[in-house]
Amino acid sequence: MKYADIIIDISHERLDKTFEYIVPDELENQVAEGVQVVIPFGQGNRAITGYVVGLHDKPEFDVAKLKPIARVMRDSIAIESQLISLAAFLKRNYGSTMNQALKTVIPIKKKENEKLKKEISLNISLEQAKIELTELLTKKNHAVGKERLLKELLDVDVLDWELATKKLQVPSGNIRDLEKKGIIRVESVRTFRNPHMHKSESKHIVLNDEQEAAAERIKADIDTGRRKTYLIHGVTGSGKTEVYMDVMEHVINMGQQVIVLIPEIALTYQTVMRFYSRFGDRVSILNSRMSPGERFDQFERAKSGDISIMVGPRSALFTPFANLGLIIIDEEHEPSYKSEVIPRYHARETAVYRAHLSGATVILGSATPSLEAYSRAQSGEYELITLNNRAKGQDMAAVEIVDLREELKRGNRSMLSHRLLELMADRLNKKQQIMLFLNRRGLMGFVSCRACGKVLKCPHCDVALHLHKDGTMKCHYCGFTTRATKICPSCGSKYIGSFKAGTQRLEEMVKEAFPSARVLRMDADTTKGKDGHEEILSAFAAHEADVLIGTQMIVKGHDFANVTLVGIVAADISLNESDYHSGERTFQLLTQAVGRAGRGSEPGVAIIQTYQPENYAVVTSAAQDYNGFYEQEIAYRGLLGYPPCSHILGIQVSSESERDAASQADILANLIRKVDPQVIIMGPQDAYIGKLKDVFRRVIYVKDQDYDRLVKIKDSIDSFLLEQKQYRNTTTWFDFDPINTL
DNA sequence: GGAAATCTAAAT
DNA sequence: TTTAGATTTCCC
Repeated sequence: MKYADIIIDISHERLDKTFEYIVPDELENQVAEGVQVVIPFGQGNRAITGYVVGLHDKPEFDVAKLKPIARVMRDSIAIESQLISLAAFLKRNYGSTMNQALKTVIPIKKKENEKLKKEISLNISLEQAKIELTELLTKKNHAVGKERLLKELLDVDVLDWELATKKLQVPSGNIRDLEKKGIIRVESVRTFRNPHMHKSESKHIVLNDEQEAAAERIKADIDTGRRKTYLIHGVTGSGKTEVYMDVMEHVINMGQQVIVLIPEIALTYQTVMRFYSRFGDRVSILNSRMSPGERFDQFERAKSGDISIMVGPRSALFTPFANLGLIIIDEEHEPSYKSEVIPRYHARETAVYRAHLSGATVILGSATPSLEAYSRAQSGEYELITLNNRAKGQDMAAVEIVDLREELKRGNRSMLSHRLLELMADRLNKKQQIMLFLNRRGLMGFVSCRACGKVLKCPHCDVALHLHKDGTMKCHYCGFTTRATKICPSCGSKYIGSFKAGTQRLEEMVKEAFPSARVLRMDADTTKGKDGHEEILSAFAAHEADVLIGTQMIVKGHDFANVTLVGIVAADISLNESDYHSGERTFQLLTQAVGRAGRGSEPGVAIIQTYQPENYAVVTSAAQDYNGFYEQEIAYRGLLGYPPCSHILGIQVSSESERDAASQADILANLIRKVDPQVIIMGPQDAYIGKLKDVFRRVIYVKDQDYDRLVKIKDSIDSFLLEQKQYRNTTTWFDFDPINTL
């Protein structure tokens, strides 16, 4: 007799432990670690799903109370025990229930109706079909549905069932009828919905010396069985991707698989094509637009050995490859690698752990490494590889800093400095292209009263409402919508209005200054459609516009050879954000933006406009001096005890009752003081957004150099909450080394 | 999370 | 004393 430890599929702290069940003899060969099963649970023996996380021969619980497993879920994929260890890692290090951790790691089977795509095709020759059709038309009361279907099938070989029934309005009875007569064929196809690509003539890419040395170094380590974590610090345009690909090929030839993580915004057609054209249909792509079912399909392909490379965002990290050899994290510094849902794991640390489990190599790449990664490289935990030169030998753009204070003194209050205008005129003359950045993320657009200063807020959330074109005001967090008012609700003044989004205002100014210039604007407003980004970017690439205005989203990925001028309109904005990442973010943004200029044959110029020209992030990014920036930033982090020098545990207590959230937060803060008097506690204080969807939120930050110490605090809070009887209406969750202000 | 068990108090 | 309602317990 075998016994199984099972995690119940209910995310609740009180059930966050394994339950032991008997494995019935007839299921013994089906039940394995990682398999999804149905078990009778509770007094009522209601059927609940669960995950097998362990198997043993001797029962550990009172045998009399053990119940047998009811059945094994159809089509459940047994995830490797490795992924269960990974889930345990997530639970321990980032705070969640085991069930939540398992769910982030295991692809969830799509719901009951397994969506097999049904396809209709002719079962007879075209000629015969034409005869059938004419025969059908001779009948007086023939089914028009059949007619439409046959006509359509004369034109296309295969027709989707959905298309036939929805668009052509063919009754399903008609289809069945024709099928019975043997005229058409209906087949259910398992679609993996992978854009099928043909491996184009793979040009053998020749690596330059620097790239070659980097790739060889990693490959040599792999060949001698040394599996490490590498940080490739390569300037923008140094061709990190070629190095990745070279190592990828090496690993694949060894019969191992590769996971490539790419930040969501960079997951564009161009990026994907680079992998397809090199590795053909061994590559699969994951993206966040995919339904859980589609994601499941991709994972199943990976498990079956159908593919060897998975390219995707954060979640692709959990691709169930049996023989994983390499994990690549491109643009390692990107904040999107940190999960915003529980467990709030960081893909970088999790990747290193997964690689450790499967004996794989990790390559992190960035032009502007995160402080976390670079400090680990400094300490020798990661191995640092530096690419100093641009792959095609272009020079870095010349950078000029414009002091906006001086500009103001000279009476120029516009967003564009004299110097920038001058250069723009020159480039427009030469028919070269210009990019203008404004790194403001939708802070504008709120409605405020110019008389009393009141800002209109959402009644359910502690955030400002945004004015929309249709004359309504909307809350971006909960979706609350109301009509825009003409008079201020607090003082009655009619001088109430909205500020235009920065990009919009900038667009107007450029058009005013250069009426004949063709301007494209890219922001949340203009990219509504699902391919909005692509359309705008490819239009710009095709030189259908002279100026591209946008937020950070235009900084990534694309190479525009004809861009010779980049203007960073307001470098300060991200500097003034009130969190410890602002310096790092500013440096990254400016560096990436500067890197956009002069990608082609013409040298580029970048203009940085700022009110703080002496700020170290501005100065070092203008000089493209990462080390200079790193030294100052790490000193600052060390001084103030911020990551990576120290670690932070963010604790959020939320409740519909403002008072309960507050008192519970106070109780927890006192508890922390009691269990570990050494750590530094900040707060409790209101969360950055103090109220969201009618739920009040308080936060506590705990700082310490020792990560494990914070984990212990999390654990003691967890066990305290389990015992505690009051304040059951509050929810508590954790965020380790939070990236965004809670 | 949810059914069953236990407790609480107010209605008969 | 009964009983609806609230609270707590326990689930392998």
